[in-house]
Amino acid sequence: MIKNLPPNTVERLSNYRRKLLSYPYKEKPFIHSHRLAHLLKINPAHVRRDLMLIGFTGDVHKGYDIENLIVEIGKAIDCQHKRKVAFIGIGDLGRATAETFNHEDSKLEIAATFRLTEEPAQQFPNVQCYNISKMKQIIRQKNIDLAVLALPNTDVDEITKLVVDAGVKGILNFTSAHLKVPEDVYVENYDMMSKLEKLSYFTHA
Amino acid sequence: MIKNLPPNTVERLSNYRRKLLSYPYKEKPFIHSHRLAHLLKINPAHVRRDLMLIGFTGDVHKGYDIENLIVEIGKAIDCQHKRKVAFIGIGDLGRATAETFNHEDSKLEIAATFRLTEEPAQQFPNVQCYNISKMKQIIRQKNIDLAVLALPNTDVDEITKLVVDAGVKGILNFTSAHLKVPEDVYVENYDMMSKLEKLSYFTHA
DNA sequence: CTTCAACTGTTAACATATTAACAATATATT
DNA sequence: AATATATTGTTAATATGTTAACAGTTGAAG
Repeated sequence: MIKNLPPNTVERLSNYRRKLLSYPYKEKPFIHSHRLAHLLKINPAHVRRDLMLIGFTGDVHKGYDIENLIVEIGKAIDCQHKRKVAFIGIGDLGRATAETFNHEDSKLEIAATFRLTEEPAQQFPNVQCYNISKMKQIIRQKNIDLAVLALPNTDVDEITKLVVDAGVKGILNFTSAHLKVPEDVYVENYDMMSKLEKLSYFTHA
Repeated sequence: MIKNLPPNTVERLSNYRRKLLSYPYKEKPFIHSHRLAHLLKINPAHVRRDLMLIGFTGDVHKGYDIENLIVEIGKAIDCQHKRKVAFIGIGDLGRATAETFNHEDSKLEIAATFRLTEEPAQQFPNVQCYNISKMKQIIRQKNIDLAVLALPNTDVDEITKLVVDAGVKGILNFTSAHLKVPEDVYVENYDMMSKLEKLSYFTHA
């Protein structure tokens, strides 16, 4: 793991890897910066700069060795051990993102899901769904590191507290609430409504 | 509508408004920058700077007049007319975000949803759900401006083309594909997987 | 064997975003 | 009436992010 990478670089590296994993690199083992950039709709300089930051070098003529690059991105951004993710308030968002979630391609693993409502249900293969009342206990037991919060905006504070107390250090927040967390908990907010209003602003006729 | 606001300012203004709308401003009609900042977990200077950019001024002692501020944010970031949004590939993400979507508080309006699968279904009150085959026609007919793309990653290119050809100018992209769109179409990407990997990186033990 | 072309690695320039700092102001307090 | 206090509006400083530019390199073409 390479320390002090800029946040946006980390995010792009993750994207490079995912894109490359679905690239036919068995037949075409090399890729140029401009080609990868084109696939991701970004600037070629960006690609080169990001790879420079993780010390990965390519061949002046052939470009970057894809299989190697995938490995090196892993060394740069993945933790050694698998990291466990909990989906909290699953049900809707969960299924929508289930295809996206790829165990093989990353060190992330869905370890549990939690339901607010009474009836527990199986939503991912091999992942158990618990009632929210068991959350704190299960998170501790399973050593879960990350949480995806996809709740209605009621009880967010209360649930956040439980999650943080149980030891979760990173939260992906799909609620429109602004979470109260200690300094050392990293929150990534996503509020669809403000993204839409931003879209509206920047596309006005 | 105030031109040339920075993207992040637009997004924050949207957040200020939403937060203020749920604030008891009938009883407490004024708010200080640090109070609003605290509610949103941001820096007070940010609030003041953003409001400066839209020319809104507060009272040195009382702070900002909330009801006024809500109106002025609207003048700064809303279009005059209602903007219509289509959800494409609804079903899962749709319900998860349905509570978030607030017609009253913004100029946005869900005008249609589209299903990839055969059976159409009613998911939002007063919003019809169409089969994807009718998409282009309906988007044109209803003058839809914005689209939320929440599909599995198959057929994304094809569907994007339909959406763009029909005249949509802004796309909120929840797929992990990188959309091929003309210059004048604004795309806002959200890829959960790379956000999670970013979380993982920044919270490593 | 020389020239050409294309790409990488890197730096420098530029753009955007965030935050600290503080003068100006206005109320409350003594 | 003078002082203290707290807040705004604004500027300046800093940090982060993006992109242009180009020297250096290496294979291919003539």
